Amino acid sequence: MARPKGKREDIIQSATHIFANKGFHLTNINEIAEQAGIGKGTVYEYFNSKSDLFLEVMTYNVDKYLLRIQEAILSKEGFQEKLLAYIDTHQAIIGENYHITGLFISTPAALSTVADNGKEVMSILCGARDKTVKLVEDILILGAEEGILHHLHLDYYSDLFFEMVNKTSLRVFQLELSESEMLQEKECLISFLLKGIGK
Amino acid sequence: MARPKGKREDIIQSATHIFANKGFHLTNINEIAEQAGIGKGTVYEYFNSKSDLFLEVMTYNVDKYLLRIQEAILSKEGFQEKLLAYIDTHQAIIGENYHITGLFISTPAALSTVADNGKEVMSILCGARDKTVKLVEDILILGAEEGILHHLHLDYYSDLFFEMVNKTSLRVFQLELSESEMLQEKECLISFLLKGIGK
Amino acid sequence: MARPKGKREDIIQSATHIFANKGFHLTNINEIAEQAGIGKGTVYEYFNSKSDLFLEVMTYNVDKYLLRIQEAILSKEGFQEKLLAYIDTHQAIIGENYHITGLFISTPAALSTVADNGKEVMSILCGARDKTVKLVEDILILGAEEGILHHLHLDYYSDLFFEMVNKTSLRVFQLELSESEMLQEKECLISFLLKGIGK
Amino acid sequence: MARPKGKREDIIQSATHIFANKGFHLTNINEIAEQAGIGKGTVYEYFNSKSDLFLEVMTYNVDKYLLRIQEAILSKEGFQEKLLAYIDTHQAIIGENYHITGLFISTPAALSTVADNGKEVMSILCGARDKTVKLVEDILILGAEEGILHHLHLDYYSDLFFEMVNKTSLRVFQLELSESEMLQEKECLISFLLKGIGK
DNA sequence: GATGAATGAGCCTTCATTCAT
DNA sequence: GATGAATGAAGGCTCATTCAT
Repeated sequence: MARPKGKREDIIQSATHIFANKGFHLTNINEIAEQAGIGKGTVYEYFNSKSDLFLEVMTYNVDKYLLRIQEAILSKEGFQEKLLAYIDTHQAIIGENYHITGLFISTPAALSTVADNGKEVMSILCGARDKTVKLVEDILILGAEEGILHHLHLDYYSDLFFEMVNKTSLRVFQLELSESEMLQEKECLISFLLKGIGK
Repeated sequence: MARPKGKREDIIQSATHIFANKGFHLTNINEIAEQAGIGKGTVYEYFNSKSDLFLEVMTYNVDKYLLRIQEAILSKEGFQEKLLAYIDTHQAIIGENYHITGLFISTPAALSTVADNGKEVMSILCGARDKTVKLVEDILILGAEEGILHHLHLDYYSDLFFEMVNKTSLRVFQLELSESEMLQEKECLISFLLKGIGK
Repeated sequence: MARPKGKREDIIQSATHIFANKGFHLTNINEIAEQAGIGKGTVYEYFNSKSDLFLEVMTYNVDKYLLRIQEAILSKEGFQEKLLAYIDTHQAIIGENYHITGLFISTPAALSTVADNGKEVMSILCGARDKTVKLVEDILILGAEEGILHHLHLDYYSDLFFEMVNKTSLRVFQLELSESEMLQEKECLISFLLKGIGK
Repeated sequence: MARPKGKREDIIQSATHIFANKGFHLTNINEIAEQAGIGKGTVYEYFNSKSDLFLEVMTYNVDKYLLRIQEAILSKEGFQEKLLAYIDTHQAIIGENYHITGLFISTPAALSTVADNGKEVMSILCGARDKTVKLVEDILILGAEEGILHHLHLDYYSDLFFEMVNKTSLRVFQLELSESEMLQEKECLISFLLKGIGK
């Protein structure tokens, strides 16, 4: 929709899609160039190597994710509001980018073997995950301060909750849930968080 | 008098480790053969292609996982017992195979790009996950029947809980938790399941 | 008010040094342009191709060599004087340009494989060598006319003597000879020419 | 003529000819493989890289040269005999391999820029030249011991004489000399060595 | 005239796969 | 059945050259 401003960004966006669809090794530079409407050599005017490009693709998208999540949370006040903002924004991002989530949602061990600079890629992704979990933890702490949550082990719970939100977001698309089912699951998620599923 | 059946498994085990360490594309057949102590051509006596071998590696390990989890759950009676058996066994398997978890713990989308027969690999892994989630759901249903849990949305909650158990198991190794911290997190996990973290 | 003629020579001089250091194929146009302080495209305003530039580099330097040798010989009278002028000038040029001699001192066969227009390059270098040998022959003829040398086979001997002078000049730098050793070798060279090394 | 014994030698011989004709950079591995009647990949079963192959080509040929020269000199007794053996053998080798001499007869500086491992190549060639000059010096020393030559500066003269023999050998082919002209030049060469060209 | 972004032909190298032994 | 030498398709990357500005 948005016209990318520079050729560099064109390349990153083509690369994002193709890497996401085919993985690092099955993607070839030629295809990225074609999709970006440029020549193969031009890719190398902007990036030193395929691995470098991959790294920048990851950084670019991860930064975009983090920025948007952060803004969403900051724009709201109060535990309830911030929590919803986080859940909704995460889900929205997954929805808008479902076709490329494969690149970013994975375990460290899996990621480290994707490319030959896997270690660097891994550190970028782990860093982003850690930052997001931290944001979640801040929300939970706020909840505790508001007297809604208890204070114990919030670092662990935020780590868990990150996974839960992510899984919930993915379910929408994996199971092709309807709008109302989606809302229901969100309520269930928050209910789980607050009260568990014990009787 | 070498057992030919043994050679096939040798190859699968070598392949498991190397695929896990380096990923599908950075692994080469030669290395797998060497590690299995056989010639490169011999691999092709047992497997049609590298992709095939990968598929069988996945199947082999996934089946082993499923079998062990199933046995652990079946060997116990009652919600509480079965739940603990599941958690402990999952964690034990992760512990024993932490160096190869990267191969198996990932999202469908990510997996589909690992090999050129990614779709098949994905379906194996998704199938295994679904089966495990089903086992978890059975446990939760049992809990509901025992009056410990409520009955609502247990399909969703088992999906979530699978992630939570998995994440908790990984934390032990990622954060190098001590035995006592590990136990504490397990308690927290069950507490979360039963009561949530609301005050 | 930059003199365009100057820019052309700038390029030739940059190119001379880089070609000499790295050879034709390992040299790239970009580097030549940078060293000359101009843009890459500008090189193509003055030369049709890399091969062309190489050819002109060879011509430029070979002409400079020939001119200087010729003048040195012409400025002197008599066999002895001219011979010394030739030896000294050749050695001086080698000394001043030792870092680029690799480009020019070579056998025809070797040269023909340097660039893709190797045949042309070869003919330039062979031409220059032939002219120089001719100058040497003229000196030897003069020596014969003065009764110092005999008349036989001077074309062959001048060809040989050219190699001897060249080798002697290179030894100074290859073996890092002192000033006095250098003088001694020059005496030996002339002694060899006049009397051989027989007893 | 001689059937090469192994595939490795086939490759070295194909490579020798093509490198000699086109130089290192204009030669491509494909062509070497084709000429050797094998697939491109097979070259890499025997050599690690194009540069490695080049190095081995140089070593192989240089060793062959040295061995033959050494044997020729050793098989004779006395200054006169050994000197002639050296000259004749050198000339014979040049004759049999005239089409590849471009690879080997060159100045150190020129050689160092041929390939990207030019320094190693250079050291091989310089080493071979030094060894040959040493053999020549031994002959001259023998000549001095026999009272035919004087003793002074034989290291320098052997260096010079190596060039003279080489140049004389090349002239035969460059100028397409007849058999009798060839013999005459050899006599002139020895005469020059013993008596110079002074009257 | 000067520039340098864009280009794509070309080449080294890897490695899954085959097949003669 | 077992082997590993041989293969060639495929792809990352370089760099001489062009051309719009």
